[in-house]
Amino acid sequence: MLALTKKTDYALIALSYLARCEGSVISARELSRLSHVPQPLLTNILKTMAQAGVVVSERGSLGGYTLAKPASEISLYDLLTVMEGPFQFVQCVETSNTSEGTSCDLVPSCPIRQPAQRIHGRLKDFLTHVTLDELVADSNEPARIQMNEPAAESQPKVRELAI
Amino acid sequence: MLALTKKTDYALIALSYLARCEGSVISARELSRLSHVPQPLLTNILKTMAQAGVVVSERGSLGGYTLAKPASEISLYDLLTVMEGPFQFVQCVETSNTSEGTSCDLVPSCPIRQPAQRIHGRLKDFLTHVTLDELVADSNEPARIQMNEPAAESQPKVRELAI
DNA sequence: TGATATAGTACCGATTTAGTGCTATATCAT
DNA sequence: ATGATATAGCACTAAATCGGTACTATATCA
Repeated sequence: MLALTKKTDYALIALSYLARCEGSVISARELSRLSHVPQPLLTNILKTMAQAGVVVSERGSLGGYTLAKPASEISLYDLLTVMEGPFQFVQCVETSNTSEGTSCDLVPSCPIRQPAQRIHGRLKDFLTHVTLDELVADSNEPARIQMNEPAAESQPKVRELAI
Repeated sequence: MLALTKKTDYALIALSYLARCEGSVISARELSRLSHVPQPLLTNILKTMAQAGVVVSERGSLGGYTLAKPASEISLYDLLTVMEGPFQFVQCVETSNTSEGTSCDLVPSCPIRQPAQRIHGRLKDFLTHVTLDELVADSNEPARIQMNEPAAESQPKVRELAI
């Protein structure tokens, strides 16, 4: 587990089409046809993303959606929080909403709080640096970030950002 | 979101106590008292972990649980799969169970399949290299893996494994 | 003015999660 | 032996979340 929800998956797919045709307006109907995601569902997803400013919508008979930013500036972290709410790998992270508290009632005695927060932070960094253009690239070369493949240990390769 | 379940959280906490007292046998009752996790629930979690071979159980009036392996060999990835089932960041990963298929019915036309799998793999690597001893260490220095802190860019520091 | 598009919201069935309970069995101490 | 205390293995339930649908309102173009 630890899965993205299907909605987030579908959102990624839709965004990838928009990124592929960056600049042109594509309707929900068309995106549904391309992605094979049921139109009413995809419509809702697009509405959510429009509301959050990930995509820009245009109404009317020639309307549709466009990326609100270049694909390189839309991160998986952004999309995740838009579609699924605040990122919270562990319970005890502050929800940044003032006075929200922490939702985990055993914080005061929790023995793994600090290390858990650190891991949370690393994961957030990772998600922040995965951008839409990496998801559009079909090539085997990741767009910006490079990680070791489990098997291949022979990589004297330059990394732009090693997460 | 993209959160660990509470059960996984609780499992981590319990494991951290076992790691802290590596070698000694601790009962579910005692672990519950230490962690403030309700005993019946923690008991179930421990049973799951025992079944999966993460901890070793001993029955009888002096029974309890011990780590099955050194803390450095128990990864977050292991624990996650034990507590929540197969890791599946995106729908389209093969579930490794032969002939299981892929559970995502729009694979044939999915435009982000390859990149998504790559990200899945990197995340899996990350989780694999986060080990229990890192969660036990209270120090600010992660045990083995080092990632850049978001703000601090000035790190000519040696990394054992940069994920 | 009609066709086509998005906006907003409400709703529901299915699944997952969190947590409890019960019975059986193993071990130790007396 | 036997009682106390421990885990093993189920089965079960309430609550939350997820996936998906539907309906009404509004904007734009031809």
